[in-house]
Amino acid sequence: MASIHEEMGQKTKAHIQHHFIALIEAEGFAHVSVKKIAERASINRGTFYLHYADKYELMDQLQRQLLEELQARISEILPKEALLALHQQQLYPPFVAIFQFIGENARPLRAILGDQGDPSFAKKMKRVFGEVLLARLISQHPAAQDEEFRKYMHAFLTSAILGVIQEWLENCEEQPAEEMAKIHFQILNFISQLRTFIQ
Amino acid sequence: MASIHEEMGQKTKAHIQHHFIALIEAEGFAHVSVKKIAERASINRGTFYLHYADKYELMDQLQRQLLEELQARISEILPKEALLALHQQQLYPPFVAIFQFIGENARPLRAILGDQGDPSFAKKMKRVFGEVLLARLISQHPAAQDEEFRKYMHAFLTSAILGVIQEWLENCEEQPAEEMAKIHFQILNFISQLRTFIQ
DNA sequence: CCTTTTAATTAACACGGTGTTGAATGTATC
DNA sequence: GATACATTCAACACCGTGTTAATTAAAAGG
Repeated sequence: MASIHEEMGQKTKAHIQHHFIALIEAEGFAHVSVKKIAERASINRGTFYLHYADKYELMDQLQRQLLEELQARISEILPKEALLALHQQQLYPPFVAIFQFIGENARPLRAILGDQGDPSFAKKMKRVFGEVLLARLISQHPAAQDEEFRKYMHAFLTSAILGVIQEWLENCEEQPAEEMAKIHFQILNFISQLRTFIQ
Repeated sequence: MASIHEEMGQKTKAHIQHHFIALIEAEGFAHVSVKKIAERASINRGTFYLHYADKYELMDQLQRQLLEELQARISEILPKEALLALHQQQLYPPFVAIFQFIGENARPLRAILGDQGDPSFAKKMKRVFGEVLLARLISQHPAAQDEEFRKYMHAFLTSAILGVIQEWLENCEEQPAEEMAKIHFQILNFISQLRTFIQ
């Protein structure tokens, strides 16, 4: 059977990924080299090339894993129930679950989304937010019929959500996921009161 | 006089910067090498090192120029007048001027803020937005007394603004700067009506 | 226990980019 | 023409890359 060998290979891959993340945290993705990864993971440099073509393919697989799991959790959200919870100022469990997932994967996410990470990943996360969540919400609003306007509205909200997550990731895990979900609700309430404040 | 020589040096530097931007657009910052820059700019590789320590220093100076000019234009904004204009649904000239500047420097900004750019630049731009503009606006609101909350509110809004700009930069200059400023106002109005829509 | 299969190691290779050097060449100023 | 500076050029040692071939290690099945 080949399954055992596959498991061995997977173990090595997980080992490589772990030290890869540590290296990005320490020096940034740009300055990570295959040589450094091999040294840090105590494997031969040749072994790395047995699993990945280069550091970019490694980064790609890492991102895929995170995005797939995130997408699965976002799919749990039902727009109507989410709006109801927001209106009633209650915490919506699938919403909290997303922050929990982000918290559990804080290290790799911080490394990839951070200052020395991969700029293309931010856009990929925005796309996940957008496709599953906002597209259904915004499109219902009468003012969002204008194609042009909706595009920028979309960019505004997805960027805002990601921005809050990035801020949370940087200040480490001082706040638990539930706290974070609450803050997100508060922000939405604050925003909707802005007009009242201005007048 | 050394001034002429300085001008010569500046001319070469501008020449290098120009082709550097073109290279980022074509291959992304990570894949840009000093050798490629020299070849593309038709200068000797040694000449590059006469002006910059490496490609990172070149990127740094480019970013500094853009951020300084942006900061100067943002400083022109008077919070009270801006809020008044927003309330009266009028275009606020200093606001339009910012979008004009961004439009004029679309190529370098797109290259640096884009998928293959420098992830740290996004944060630098958010800081410029935040320090000059939002800090004064948000801090006036009673709900923003909580330090923790204000931090995330800050992240939410600066990220949202930058997100709209990034979206604009990608879809090239189909929309003029004034159009863009209008759309931004529309978004703020839309946001403030969200609560009404939800209820 | 021995054979087969696959994973991992090792050393060597050519290649290409880096950053620095010293000497030479151009070029504008005084 | 002498001076000061920008630029060129060739050469240097260094380092990371991606690939190769030969070797060792480890687990699986007969």
